[in-house]
Amino acid sequence: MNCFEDLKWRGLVKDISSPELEKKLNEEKLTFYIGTDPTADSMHIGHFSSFLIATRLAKYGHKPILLIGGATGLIGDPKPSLERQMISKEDVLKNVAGLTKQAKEIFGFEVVNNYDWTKDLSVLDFLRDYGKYINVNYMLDKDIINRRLESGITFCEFAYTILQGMDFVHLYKDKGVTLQVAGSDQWGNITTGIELARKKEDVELYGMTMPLVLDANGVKFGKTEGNALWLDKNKTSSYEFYQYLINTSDEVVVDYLKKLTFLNKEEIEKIEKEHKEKPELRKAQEILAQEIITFLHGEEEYKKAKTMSKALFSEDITNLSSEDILNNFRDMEHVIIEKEMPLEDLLVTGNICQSKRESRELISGNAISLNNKKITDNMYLVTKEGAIDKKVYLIKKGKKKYYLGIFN
RNA sequence: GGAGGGGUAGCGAAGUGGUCAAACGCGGCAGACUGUAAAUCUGUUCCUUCGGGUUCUAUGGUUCAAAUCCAUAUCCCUCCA
Repeated sequence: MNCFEDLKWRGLVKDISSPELEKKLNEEKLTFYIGTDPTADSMHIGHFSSFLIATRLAKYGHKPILLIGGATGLIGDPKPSLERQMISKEDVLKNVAGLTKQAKEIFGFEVVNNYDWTKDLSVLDFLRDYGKYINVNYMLDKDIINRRLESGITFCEFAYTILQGMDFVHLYKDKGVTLQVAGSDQWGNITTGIELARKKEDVELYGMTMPLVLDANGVKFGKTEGNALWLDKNKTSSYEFYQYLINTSDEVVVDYLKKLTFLNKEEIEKIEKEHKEKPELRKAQEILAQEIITFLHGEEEYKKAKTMSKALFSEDITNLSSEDILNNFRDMEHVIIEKEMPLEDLLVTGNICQSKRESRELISGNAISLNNKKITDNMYLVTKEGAIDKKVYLIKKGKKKYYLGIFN
């Protein structure tokens, strides 16, 4: 299987700017870039799913450059319905540093920052050197802008696409970049760059987008319980990652294996077959978790996450000593219990619940267990005596969320 | 600059003086079922010392009573210049 066929088979090709790209990907070694704006100080799993294509292309001999948008992040690309809240310059700087470090660690590619070539550009030069090449009518036709005409869009965000187009042209001149890859929502910005390059440099650049990775309900991959899954393992533990992945629904797990792992066609088809026969074993989900966590955090972390999950979900934890628990579940969110108190208060102090009302709702609704025992009395006193080795409580909220309560 | 229309909970959206802590939908959380799945069904979704307290862009005002009426500010949309 050649490069393009491989990408196609995995469902990673949505749009390509020209049919020639297929041949180029198969026969030439291209330098390409993929970018992200620094909206947070760590990448999340959405970045992972799209940046992985860079690693994939690199395996076929193409040269990846990761762009962190220190300049474009100051503007913000138009979201579907709302104007973005601007991020302060200090935050952008901080985020750029975080992402750059992470991108190098996880993906190991060259990282560039578009602030470097944008910061000294004057408004007049911007308008003359770039603005003159792009027709407003052309911009209005772009979906990313068009869908905002109803709700309103400021000039700031309107101009974003040109900034991104400038990056493409700059990287072409500076680094010989001829291809930009991105998620499908970036199509409009990619084509602006291609247009600029054609007009300004008289050269044909290429763009390719991949579909957003969605779950069975059409929700973006990685959206869970309101918290993002961060790639920084200090922000999201390997255990949390494992839990997210092991719960992948049957309908999409094979698709995820294709898109998010480096397993080849034969391997995936074999897993698919087994998975269809015995979905309840969740073998495919297990492999997915293994592949992704190993790639991101390393094998040690994967094993830890797996051991921890196994202990929590398929073994009787009441046999464990407090030491075992503290060792195995070190990454788990925990509450330091300063003094004995009713359960409803503990849940609030530990940030397990937002309010006492919620705390009571959960307790009386059978949703809270202490050391695997359901507690339904709001005023149940959490005492030292009741703790494992007079030290630790394993607090379970709902079916899957665990917290440690540790006596001081 | 002018004319008009708007700003309601995480989001969308009803409500146009008291029966409003605010319908409904989505989302979130939880329960049942299960495979730590999906689908489905059920409950719940401002805070509370359970007396009550604080909400409908903001600040003042009218009224026994305001999300609802008035004034000013502010932000957004549409059209005109």
